[in-house]
Parts: sequence; C-alpha cells; structure tokens
Amino acid sequence: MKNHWSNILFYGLTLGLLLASLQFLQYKWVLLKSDFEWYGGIIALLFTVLGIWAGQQWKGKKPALVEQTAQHPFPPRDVNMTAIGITPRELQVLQLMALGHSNQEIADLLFLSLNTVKTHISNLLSKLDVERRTQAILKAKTLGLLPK
Amino acid sequence: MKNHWSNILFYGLTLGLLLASLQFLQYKWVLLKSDFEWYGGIIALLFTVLGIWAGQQWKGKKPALVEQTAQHPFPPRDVNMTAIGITPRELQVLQLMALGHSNQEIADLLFLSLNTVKTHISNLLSKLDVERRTQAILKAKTLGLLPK
DNA sequence: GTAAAAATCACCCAAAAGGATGAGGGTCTC
DNA sequence: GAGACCCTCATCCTTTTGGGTGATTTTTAC
Repeated sequence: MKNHWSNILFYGLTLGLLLASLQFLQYKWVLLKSDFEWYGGIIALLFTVLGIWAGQQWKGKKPALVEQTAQHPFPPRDVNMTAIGITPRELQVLQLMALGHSNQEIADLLFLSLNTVKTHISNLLSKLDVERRTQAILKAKTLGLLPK
Repeated sequence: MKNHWSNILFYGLTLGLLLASLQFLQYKWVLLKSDFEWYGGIIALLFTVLGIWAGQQWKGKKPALVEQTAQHPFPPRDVNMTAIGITPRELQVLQLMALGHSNQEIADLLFLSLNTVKTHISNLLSKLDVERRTQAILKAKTLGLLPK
C-alpha cells in the first residue's frame, strides 16, 4: 500500500508541473485565443498520453516490486530462530502451516487446542512482521527458516 | 483484434465529443479567459482520467502476461493450464495469491471487485482440488504453474 | 451469427483466520 | 524467590476465506 502513495504523489507532482508549464506557455509562447480548440486538443492529447502512461506505471509497477523481494537469490541461511526470536514450538507450527494445514489440523497433529495454535501463529505473524499466513511462509523461506 | 478497434473508435469519438463540448462551453457557458489555467486544469484532469481508463482498457491484458514470462524464462504455462483448465485470469489471480496478497489486495491490483476475485479463487481451488489457498500455492508449484 | 467459454459481479451463508488481552503453569537463571 | 521465557488455553471480536448459486456481459471459436 505504500507504493500507491508514492505513485500518486509522483503523478500529482508531474501534473502540477505540467499545469504550471501550461500556464507559462500561455503567457509566453502562444496566445492564439482564436485557436482555443487547438489548445484544448493539445492539452487533451498530452494528458491522455500521460494518463495512459500513468495508468501503465501504476498498474505495472506493483507486482514487479513484490517479485523482487519474493525471489531473494541469496537467502541468509543462518539468520535462524534466535535472530527473530522464534521459539521451537512456533517453528513447528510454522512448518505445518507451510505444508498447507489448517489451524485445526495443526492442533490435531500436535495434540494442542485450536486456541493454542492460533496463539502461536499470531505470535509468528507479528514476529515475522506479516499479516497473513501465506506471507509468513514466504518470509520464513527467504529467512531460511523453511526449506524452499 | 476486434475489440481494439472498437475501443479506439470509441475513444476517438469520446475525445471528439469532449472537444466539441469544450468548444461549446467556451462560447456559451464560461468565458473566464482569466481563469484559463482552471480551464486547462479541468481538461487535463478529465483527459488524464480518460487516458488512464483508455490505457487500462486498451492494454490492460497484456502487461501481466508479459511480466510473467519476463520473470520466469520457462514456465510450462500453456501445457499445464490447459491440462487442468486454468484460465489466464485465474492464473493471474493465482500468482498474486502466491505472493501473499489478500483477496481485497488482488481485487485492487487487478481493478476487480472482491466478489470476482473470490469467484476466481473458488474456481482455482476446485480445479486444483484443494481447500485452502496455501495448498493451492503448493500444488500450483508442483504442477509448474508457479515458479518455485 | 450462434454457441461456448471466460470474465465479471452479486447475494447468501458458514467456517477459518487473525488481533487483543488475560491467565495459569512450567523451566531456567541470577 | 523473582524475573524472564515458554507453553498452554481461554474469551471476545473482527476480518478473511471458502462454498454455493445465479446473472450479465465480453470474448472467443466455429
């Protein structure tokens, strides 16, 4: 969600700049008031192109950035449990989670209550600084906590 | 290729119409020559939005597929896709899902409604014969639908 | 042009997941 | 024996997912 804002900001600035130059042009270069339509057309065309470009940028940039973090060529393998403070039990839960098990399944496999599993996972998520289990699995792999 | 042309045509017509109304407005409603900047700003904004929309319409489908092939040299995409019957759009959703995005995020990224994303994912789950998205990601990787 | 497939969106419902907080018991160390 | 962890479980509440169904539009294929 951070990129949204930077993109919007960037686009806003560009727009502002163009508007400024527009104003400038009006008083300096062209004063064809009779050819108002021409002027409008040029503006329209220009900003249409800009809009298309911005749209592409906006839509195209996000996945690329995510990919980049997702495919980490050299994962720091020994940034282990202790570095982030993940406990053995949490790691165990994490492993089962990565295998696609539901919380209930994990609870059954480890002879735990569902609530306990949820607590572990909740702690895991905050320790890995993510919000969803899918992200947790990804991050754990890049951190070397899980085999890829 | 048929839609491209219809889109272009439609866009051209819209542009023409807007230019016409622009001209009309100039002679009828607003004659604020001093507020030229305002006028230009409105045009710019309007056509920017239009441009973004047009860009999305026009080129909306391609970038995603291009990104994907660029990111991964040899994804046996077509083979496996057709084998299980996964559509391009579903694959796209699957990819974002594998990056840890929530349904809402995917909806925002693809400019879709949440319901649509849910439909795609629901179809994905049944096609992959799994019950959870974590399992779907795993299975998609073993099937070569996603890079490992 | 028609038929099939794909894409879009809606509504309903149930289950799962996630966030916050508290609490009891166990172990270990200083 | 106090403090620091860890493990366990609970409760309450919100959000997210998943399942099912139906409908409309768009695209593709023949």
